[in-house]
Amino acid sequence: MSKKIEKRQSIIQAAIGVFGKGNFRDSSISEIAQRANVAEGTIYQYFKNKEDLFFSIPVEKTKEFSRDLELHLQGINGAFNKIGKLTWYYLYFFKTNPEYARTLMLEMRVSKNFVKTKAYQSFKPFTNQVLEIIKEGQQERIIRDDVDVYILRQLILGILEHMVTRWLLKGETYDLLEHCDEVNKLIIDGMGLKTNPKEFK
Amino acid sequence: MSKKIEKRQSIIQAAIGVFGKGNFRDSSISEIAQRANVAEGTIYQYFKNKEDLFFSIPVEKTKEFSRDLELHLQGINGAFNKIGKLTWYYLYFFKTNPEYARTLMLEMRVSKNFVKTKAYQSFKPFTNQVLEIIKEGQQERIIRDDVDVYILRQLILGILEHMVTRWLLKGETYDLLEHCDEVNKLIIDGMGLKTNPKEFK
Amino acid sequence: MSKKIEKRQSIIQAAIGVFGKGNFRDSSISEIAQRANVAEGTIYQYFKNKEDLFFSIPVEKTKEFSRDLELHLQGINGAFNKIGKLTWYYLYFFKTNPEYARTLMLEMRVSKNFVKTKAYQSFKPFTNQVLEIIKEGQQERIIRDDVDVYILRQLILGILEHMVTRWLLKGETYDLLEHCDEVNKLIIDGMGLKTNPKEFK
Amino acid sequence: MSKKIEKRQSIIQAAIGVFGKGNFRDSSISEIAQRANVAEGTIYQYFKNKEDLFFSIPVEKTKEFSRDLELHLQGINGAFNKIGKLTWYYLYFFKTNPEYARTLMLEMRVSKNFVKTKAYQSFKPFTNQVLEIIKEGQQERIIRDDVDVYILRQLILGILEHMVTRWLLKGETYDLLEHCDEVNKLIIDGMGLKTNPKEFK
DNA sequence: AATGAATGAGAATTCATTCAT
DNA sequence: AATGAATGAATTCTCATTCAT
Repeated sequence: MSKKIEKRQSIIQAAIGVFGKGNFRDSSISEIAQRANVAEGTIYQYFKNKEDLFFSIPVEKTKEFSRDLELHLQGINGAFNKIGKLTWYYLYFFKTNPEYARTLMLEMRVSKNFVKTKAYQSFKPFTNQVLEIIKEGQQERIIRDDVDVYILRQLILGILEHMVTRWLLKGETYDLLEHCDEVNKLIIDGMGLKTNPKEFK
Repeated sequence: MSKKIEKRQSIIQAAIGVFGKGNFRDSSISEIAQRANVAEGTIYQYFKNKEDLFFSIPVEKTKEFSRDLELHLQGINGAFNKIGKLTWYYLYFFKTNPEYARTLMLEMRVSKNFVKTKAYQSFKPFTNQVLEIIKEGQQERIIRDDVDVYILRQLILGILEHMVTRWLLKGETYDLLEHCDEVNKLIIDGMGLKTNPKEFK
Repeated sequence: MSKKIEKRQSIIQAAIGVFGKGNFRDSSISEIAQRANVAEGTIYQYFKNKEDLFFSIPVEKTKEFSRDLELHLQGINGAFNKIGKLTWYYLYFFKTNPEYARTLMLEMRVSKNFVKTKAYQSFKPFTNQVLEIIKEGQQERIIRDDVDVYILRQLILGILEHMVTRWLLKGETYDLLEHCDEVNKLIIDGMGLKTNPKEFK
Repeated sequence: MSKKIEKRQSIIQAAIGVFGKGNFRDSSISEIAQRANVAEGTIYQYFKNKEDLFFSIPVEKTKEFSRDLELHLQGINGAFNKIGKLTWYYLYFFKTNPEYARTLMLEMRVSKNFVKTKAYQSFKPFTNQVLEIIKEGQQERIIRDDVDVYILRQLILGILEHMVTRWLLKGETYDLLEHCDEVNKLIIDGMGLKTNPKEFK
């Protein structure tokens, strides 16, 4: 039972390491198998094929992400406080999972038809959660409601994604959390009442 | 003589088309050869290997970009006017070269050790030009000089890059030039005197 | 006890279905296991290996064939009557066991060294029975005795085999029993006294 | 030019040898390459894939068959004489090409959807030729015209196919040409005027 | 200079069989 | 006795690169 789950995890873990080094095509099943200390064939007992393994990574990691995010949000009240925590945790998560960050941001997100994959689908719960927080803020009357909530969500997620991608492209040479506070202020400024934020697209 | 240059060009052109469709590994020399109407072997007379051909693309395209940018900047005075033109031309160029845009932004820029390639080097003249315009603006006393010029340059280039990448990831479904003016204003706001721009990194 | 025999039977049955669909190599143990509702490993408790399972099929089916043939021959007197019944039953059996027919005629019989397998051996009792009937006919003085009995047996079995194979190759698109009577006549003509049959080989 | 044709031939030749030993699945490209003294990759320059190579065999061999049959029929007059020669040549051809015989008769002909392959199509010219000879015989008034010509053709080809298959299944232990004359007589008897041949199906 | 045939290393995937539970 | 997870050998096919013509 749990043996299977453990092995599955170790394959995913190995896959993150290998896919994180290069791109999909240059990453080999044989290397993943070696790292996971299993035979190549074993991988095919857990995943339909290489692509399935690839897109299973975010599915797994997002579970982990959501589980821990939940804990971090415990006891926090107020939409802005929640957004602040969420921003921090988002950056913290990718800072501490740089290989996964590379795989997700530089390879997967960029790949054709990404939106049709199960990986993309697995983000849904998280993005919904963000939506809920925004709506909560609107009810609290601290978040503007003259702008579509989906646009507001895009604002947050777009900035966070951008920060991680930038960090990766710069070779992870600085601390991803360095500008966390400023970014946070930027986001809150943009979403707050009365302000006239420069909308982006 | 010019025959050689022509043939080289047609190989590059074919390569842009092929690399623009998929990623480096999935693009084949044989398809490039077919498109360029040359034999596979011929490609190796003009380029050391597949990678060399790949990274030669920006070298060539950047020449074209710079040449035409030069023309567009002719007769324009004032740093802000120049930046406005530059912004427009940047977006215009990638709008009219979408395959190259994909290759450059989604594959090349994202690839490990990109900064060590000759492709990266080939951008230097252009980025220097941007630097010059900024300095010119500082001498005109319309661009703030309390912020490092390199940071200011990064501001411009970062936004432009981001816009093109976003457009590509959304499947080129809208007009890249749509928000040109707004972006421009955003940039000029950010660089102008007195303002207290939210510094990014 | 009988549980074991039952399980063995269900594996054989599943194997007939699977081998009947494709050829030996393309048929997988895993599919057989699934169909038989047992684990893959279980198959290896009943059969040495895939090949053993394959060649066990005729051994089993021939038992069934012989058992029922026996019943059908009960109370029938005269070699020609017996041959008539036998012809009918042979065709009837394969008509009602088309998957087995395909496996036996198109795969097994055609495979190298088939004559050395236990499958081939399992036919012996049946072919002996045919021989007995022919001898009986000779004693009855209705079957020619100027031709070797083995040749006569080959005449019968060759024609029957040919009919089944032809039927299979034509995609089982007609009724295998359609020409039963004519074939019977043909056989009896060929074996009868005085005639001067075109010997075949 | 002719180098390519030669190499293609040698691959086909090697393939006949290898496929003739076992079945499609058990025959490996690597063994074929070894026998043909080429690299594995080379085979894929001449044939789309393993299946294509497999079904290319009859296409090639049938050319050879037809070419030589033509020569053998030169100067022979009369439908019966032609049929006699054809019968002999058919058996002679497979006697001298036993590996091809095995591949064609025991593997290919028996494979699902064989009739849809290019291999099957390649027989057309030959079977048409047989048809022509039969019609010629009808005009000569020596071949019965109360039976469909297609049935008559099937009679001939069915018997010949059967003889070769039988010979192969018996392990090529006797001379395939041994009974050539008798078979011939059988065929001619069956097709001749006035007789009332036992029609088969 | 141009060609394109030949190469062969490399990768994904399948599956019969084993063996610890 | 039954299981089914793990194995790893084997196989097809691709493609960048070379080199003789």
